[in-house]
Amino acid sequence: MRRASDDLVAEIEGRIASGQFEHNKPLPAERDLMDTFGASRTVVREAISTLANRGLLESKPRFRPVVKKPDYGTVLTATGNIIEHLLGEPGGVSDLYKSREFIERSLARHAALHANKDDIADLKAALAANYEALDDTPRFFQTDMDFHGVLYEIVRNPIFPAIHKGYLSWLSPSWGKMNRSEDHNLINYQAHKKIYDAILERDPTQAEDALSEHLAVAWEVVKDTLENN
Amino acid sequence: MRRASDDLVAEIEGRIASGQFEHNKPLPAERDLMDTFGASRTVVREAISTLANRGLLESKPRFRPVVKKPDYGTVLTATGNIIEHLLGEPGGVSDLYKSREFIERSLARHAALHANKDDIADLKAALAANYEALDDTPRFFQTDMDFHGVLYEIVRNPIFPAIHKGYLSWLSPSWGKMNRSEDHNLINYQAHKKIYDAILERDPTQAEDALSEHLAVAWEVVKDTLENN
DNA sequence: CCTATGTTTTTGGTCGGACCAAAATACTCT
DNA sequence: AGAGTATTTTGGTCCGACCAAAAACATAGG
Repeated sequence: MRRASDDLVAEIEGRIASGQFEHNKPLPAERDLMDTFGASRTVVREAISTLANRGLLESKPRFRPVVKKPDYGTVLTATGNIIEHLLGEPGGVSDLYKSREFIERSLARHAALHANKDDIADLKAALAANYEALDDTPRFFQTDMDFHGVLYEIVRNPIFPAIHKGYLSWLSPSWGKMNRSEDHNLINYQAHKKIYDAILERDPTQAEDALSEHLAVAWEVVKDTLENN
Repeated sequence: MRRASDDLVAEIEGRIASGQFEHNKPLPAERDLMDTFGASRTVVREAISTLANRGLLESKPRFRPVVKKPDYGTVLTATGNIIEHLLGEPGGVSDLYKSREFIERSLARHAALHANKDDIADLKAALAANYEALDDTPRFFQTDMDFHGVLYEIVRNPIFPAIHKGYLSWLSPSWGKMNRSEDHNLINYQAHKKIYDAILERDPTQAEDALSEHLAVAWEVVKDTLENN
């Protein structure tokens, strides 16, 4: 058996996909939708709620829901809530962190093998920005993330940057509690440089190991912070 | 500003996390929840709908919603709808498939380096089941997936088996349209054997390459199928 | 005592109408 | 034309009602 709102959901999904409801434009008013689709307000609201949870609509209370054509980023934000639950479980943060380590190791290896001139230039720029921010911890944090982000770009698959954003948003709450200092910045910068050098020298194993160690060291710090909180 | 249902959602989330609403047990009736939380049915239903979309409740029409404590599998099913949208876009299936190839390559390498006796035994068993099913295409398909599944187990991180399930559920619609025959089964079996042998010989590069080629070959078949449909 | 069948109650899905406060719009007056 | 005000529209919430399916109960038959 199907719910009446399911039909409406499909209908609206279709109109979003076909562009009849345009990206970033507000959805028609609920009472108009009732009229258009011959449905009761209950059903209309239910459909809107479902679509909002799916990430196809962005609905702030009291405002017209805004149409959002989904991308890989949408997937991540839609899963955010569940992930947060899982992070609360024992080992949750660890599992997620370890998965990140696994992926980034592979990305580093891939970069060492396949990065082209532009990729190298991007890495170099990210590293330089990193260096510039050594004495400005908040900015260093940003450039740190950016450096890692370049690795996710190099595979040229839109899924990976989305994964990176996911890791950042999910892990940064734990991350944020971490002690940070200019000493740490320097350690991290040096680790980044090591990764960069390995990629430059086209040494996949070295790149992998450098990244692995980099994240492992950072993990020790995060772990201590987690246990003391 | 916050909606009334948001409070209820948080309240119920809490009771699920604390076990007050037990895993796999039905939620109390809507009218009881109204009573318990002093909310109108509208708000209660909205909260239920939200939680269902989040994956914390499993709600079939006309049946009491069943409480589901989230795991990594929940994340995948919750994202299913959005992913389907993205697969409809040009390059969607390709991007997803390529990401799978990337991950599995890395898993194969990891297995070659770190698989223990039990892992090897599991792989061997999966390969044998594979062989047994050579002349039974549907069953071969199953054992094929299982063989790949073992690779996702070896990293000993619950996130990876969930990812595997995700790939299967998202890609199998395209996959299902693919031509299948005992000839293909044999090719795939031989590819699996090559991967297994490489892992057995602790040759990460060989394992990686074997897996990469295996999926690349399969991709050609899938791609042709997609283009002709 | 247990199973099978029929009856009553409960429950989820849907509808329509109503009210409020905030947002959007129309309309002043300067 | 711009600023400030009145009006309409709109999303959020509540209520009560009805239906059909599910669940619970009761009853008859073995």
